[in-house]
Amino acid sequence: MTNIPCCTTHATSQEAWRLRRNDIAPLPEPVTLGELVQTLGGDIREVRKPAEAAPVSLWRIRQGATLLHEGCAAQSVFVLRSGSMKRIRTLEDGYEQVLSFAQPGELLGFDALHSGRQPAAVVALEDSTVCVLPLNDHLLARHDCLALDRALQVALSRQLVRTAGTTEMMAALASDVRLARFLLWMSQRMDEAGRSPRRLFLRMCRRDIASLLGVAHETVSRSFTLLAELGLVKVENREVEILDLDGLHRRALNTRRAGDEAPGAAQKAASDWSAALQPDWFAPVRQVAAAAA
Amino acid sequence: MTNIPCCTTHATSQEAWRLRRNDIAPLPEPVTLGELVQTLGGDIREVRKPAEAAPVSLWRIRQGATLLHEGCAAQSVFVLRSGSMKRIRTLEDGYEQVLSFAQPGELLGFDALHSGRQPAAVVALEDSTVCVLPLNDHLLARHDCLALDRALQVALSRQLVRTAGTTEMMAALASDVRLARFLLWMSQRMDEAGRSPRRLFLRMCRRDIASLLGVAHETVSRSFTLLAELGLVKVENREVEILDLDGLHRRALNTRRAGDEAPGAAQKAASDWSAALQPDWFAPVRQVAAAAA
DNA sequence: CGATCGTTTGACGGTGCTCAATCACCGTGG
DNA sequence: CCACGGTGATTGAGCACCGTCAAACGATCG
Repeated sequence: MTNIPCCTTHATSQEAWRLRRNDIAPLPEPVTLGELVQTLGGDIREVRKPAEAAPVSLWRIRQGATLLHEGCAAQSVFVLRSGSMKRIRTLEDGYEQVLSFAQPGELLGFDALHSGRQPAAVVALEDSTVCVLPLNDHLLARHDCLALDRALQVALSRQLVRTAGTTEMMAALASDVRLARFLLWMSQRMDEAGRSPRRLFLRMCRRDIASLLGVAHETVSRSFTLLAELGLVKVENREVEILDLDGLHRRALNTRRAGDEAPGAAQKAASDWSAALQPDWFAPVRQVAAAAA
Repeated sequence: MTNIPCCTTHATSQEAWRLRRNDIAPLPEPVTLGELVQTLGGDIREVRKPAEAAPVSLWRIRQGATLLHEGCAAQSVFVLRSGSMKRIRTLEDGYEQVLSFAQPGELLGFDALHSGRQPAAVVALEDSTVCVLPLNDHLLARHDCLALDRALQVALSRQLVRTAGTTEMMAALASDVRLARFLLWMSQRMDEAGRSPRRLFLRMCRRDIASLLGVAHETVSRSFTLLAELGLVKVENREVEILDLDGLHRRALNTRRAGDEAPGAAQKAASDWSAALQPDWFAPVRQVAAAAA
C-alpha cells in the first residue's frame, strides 16, 4: 500500500532517491466523504447522515513528484485538497507544454476517462494532498450520495469554465497582456480560496508560465518588469504584489497590440474581465439548481 | 413554444428578421434516448429496453443563430447532433474571442452549471441540430439510465481532453505551426466522424480561426499560403486538402521559431502529435502502469 | 449589377524570439 | 568559512516574424 502503482515520482535520475523519500504516500487517517464534498465546493448539508462519514483515502504528494504519468492507465480520479499542481504534456523534442495549473478543489485525472489513459502528466508544484476516488467505486459512490454526484458535476463544469479562462489568457496578442491576465487569474484563485487577491506567491517557475502563455520565458521576465514599471505590480522573484488591480484589469483588456488604453471605457472593461475570471457570477441565482433540490 | 427564451438569435440589427425565419425551432419528431447516447459516443447496447425509447426533444439551429447567450441563466444542456458551432466570449471592446469549435457529440451549455449562467455564447456555424436535456430532468434521467450517465461522463472527459488540445494549438510560437496544429485537430475530428481526414471544409471564417489561435487574421491567411507553398496542403478558400499529413505533423511539432526541421527525428515527432490529437492512444504502455497490474 | 463581407497580398514598423552574459540563490563539499 | 556547480531570473543586442494599415480581389446575395 505504500507503493502506489502508476503514481510514482517523475522519471529522473533521482527517482530511486525520491521513492525512498516517499514522494507519494497515503496518509494514515482518511478523510470523510462529507469533507470531500466540501473540498469540491459542494454543500455539506446536502450530504445525508450515513454517507457523510464514509472514509475517503488521502494521499500526500511531495513537491516535484508526479501524481499522474502521461499515457498511464486510468485507475483513479483525484481531488486536489491542498497545494497546487501543473498539468503537462511532454512533446517529442523534450519541450514541456504546460496545459494548466491546478488549485485546491480541482478534479485531476478525469480527462483519462475518455480514452482510458492519462492524456497529460500531473506534477506537484508544492507539497500537496489529494483525495482518491478509485474509478471502480466512482459510479457507485456517486449514486449512493447525491450530494457527491452534484458536487462532481459542478466541479466538472467549473473545470470547463477555467479552461476557457486559459484560452483567453493565451489569446491575447501582446505578451504583457497575457501576463496581466494570468496574474488576474491567479488573483481570482486566491480570492476564491479566501486569501488576499493582491498578494500572490507563484509556485511555478518562469518557464512554466511562459509555456502556458505561449511565449519565451525571457519575455515573461520582461513583461513582469514592464508591469512593475507601470506601477501595476511589485515583483520580487516569485512573490507578486498587485498594486493597482483596476489598472491591471485595464491592461488585461487590450485585445490589440497598441498599448495605451482609452480611459473612458476602462471602467466597464474591468468588470468584463472580472466576469471572465470570476466563476461566481455577480448574481449566481441558481434557479435550476434550486428547482432540482 | 416557438419562442425559446434565452435562446434567440444573435443580437444584430436583423434579429427581428431572423426570428421570423425561425432560426431556432423544435423539430416535430423527437429522437429517442438511445439515439442520444449514441450521439454522445456511448454504447447503445448498454441502454435498457424501457428507457431506450424515451423521447428527447430535438432543435434545429440555423447558421448564424445563437443557441446560447453569454450571461443567460442555465436552463438546459445540449448535445450537438449535426453541424458545428463556435463558442465565443465578447470582450468589452467588441472583440469576439473564440474559445472553441464544437463538433457533433459535444456537450454545450454544461459549463453554465457551475455559476448558473452561460460563461460563453454558442453560435451555429452551419445549419445544425441539437438534443435538449432540460436541467430539471437532467439528474433524474441520468439516474434512470446508467448508460446515459456513463456517456455523459465520458463526453465530459472528452471535452476536457479537447480543450487541452486547444491549449496546445495556441501554445505554439510560430503562427504557421499553430495553423498546422489546428488543421491536424480538424483532421482528427473528421477522422472520428468517419469522414476523410484529408479533406476539410472549414465552416468558420479566417477571423474566427485567428481569434482561436491568438494571431491576426491576415497572418492566418499568410500561414495558409505558406503551408501551401511547402506542399503540405492545398487551400481553396474554405476547402482545405491535406497533401502531406506526415509533413504537416512534422511542422506542427516545431516548438521554437526556427522553421526548418531536422528530418531525422521527424518520424517519431509525428507520432507524438497524433497522440495528442488522437484520444485513442496507440500503445505507450508505461512500465509503471505495468507494474501496477 | 452594386453592396457587403471575406480573403489575399503588399509595405512597414515594432514586438518578441534567439543567443548570450550576468547575477542571485541554494545545497554540496572542500 | 568560502569556493563550486547548478538552477532560475534578469537584462542586453540583433534581427526576424508578425501586427497594423492599406488596397485589391473574389464570393455571395439582394
